Amino acid sequence: VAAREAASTSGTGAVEVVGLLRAAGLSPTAQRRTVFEVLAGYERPVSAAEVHDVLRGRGLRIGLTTVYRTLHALAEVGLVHVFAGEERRYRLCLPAPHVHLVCEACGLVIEGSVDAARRWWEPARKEADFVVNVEHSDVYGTCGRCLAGLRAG
Amino acid sequence: VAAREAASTSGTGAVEVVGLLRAAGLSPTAQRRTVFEVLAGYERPVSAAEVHDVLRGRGLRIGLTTVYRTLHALAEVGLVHVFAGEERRYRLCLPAPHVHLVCEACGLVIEGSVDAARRWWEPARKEADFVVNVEHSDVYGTCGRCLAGLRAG
DNA sequence: ATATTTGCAAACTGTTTGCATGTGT
DNA sequence: ACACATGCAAACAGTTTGCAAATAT
Repeated sequence: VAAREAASTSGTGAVEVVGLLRAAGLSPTAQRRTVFEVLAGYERPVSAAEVHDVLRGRGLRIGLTTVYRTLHALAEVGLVHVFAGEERRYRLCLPAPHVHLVCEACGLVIEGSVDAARRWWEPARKEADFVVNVEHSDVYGTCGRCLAGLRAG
Repeated sequence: VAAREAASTSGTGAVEVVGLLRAAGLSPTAQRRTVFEVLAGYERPVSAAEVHDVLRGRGLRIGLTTVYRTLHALAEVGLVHVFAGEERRYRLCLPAPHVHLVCEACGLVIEGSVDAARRWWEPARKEADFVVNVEHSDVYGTCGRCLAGLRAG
């Protein structure tokens, strides 16, 4: 969320993005900054093609290859999380460890505390003799907002 | 597991495989039966290419296309579970709902009880206002056998 | 006989790589 | 100048589809 705020629409966002990229060992080129900013504009994971389309739509000249390379670089330093699926999707996240709760209805990703998740899965150790890797286990379900919507609508 | 037993090496396996395929609305051709039997021989999810290679290795004439089509058909009736990743992998499973616990060390998949899993994730409802879809949330970690091995070796 | 299943080749999708060009410092 | 970043085109891997030949009922 720190990363997301860094790119928020407020005027100072841009300079923080530059700082984050620098800290990640990446020179803050226009392409990298805008890829980052597009990600920051979404609550849900987006595909490389989506990022590319958005940027081309804005008139920026950027290759799909560069989008992929930037995404990889950001993932490597822990600034984005990669969601496996038919098509890979990417989303900014905290550099600190956390669980991902993914809403199947609206795509929203909640970053939950690792401690809480560890507690959830503690019983699995005895019940199934299995120790869960919290950071690798994305959890799918429905977020509160969508539940409310489903009940109402 | 019922499905796995049906294809076990005991002599009577074959007839049960035929029954399962029939029940699934698939005519039990040689290709389909052998795809099923290959799956039954693994504790871990295997890729379409792996299944294909094994069967070709046995001398059976079968196209990769047929492997894919059979895998899809079995998945559709709930006899196999598809694991997302760089490459998709397939594994026989119970037709009844369950959670999948996937060992990242050895690939073993444990089919856990939905009730237990629901209990694990009950706290998530209050803590994060999120209701988990147990069947869609594959859990990654380390199985007891591998934990023991890691401690020992 | 008729509908279904199969294999091959070709298409397709998402992703990665080689390399020459361009850019920043 | 120099290392690094970029774009394009081509390669690539996994998967899907069109279609004619083979098979099952």
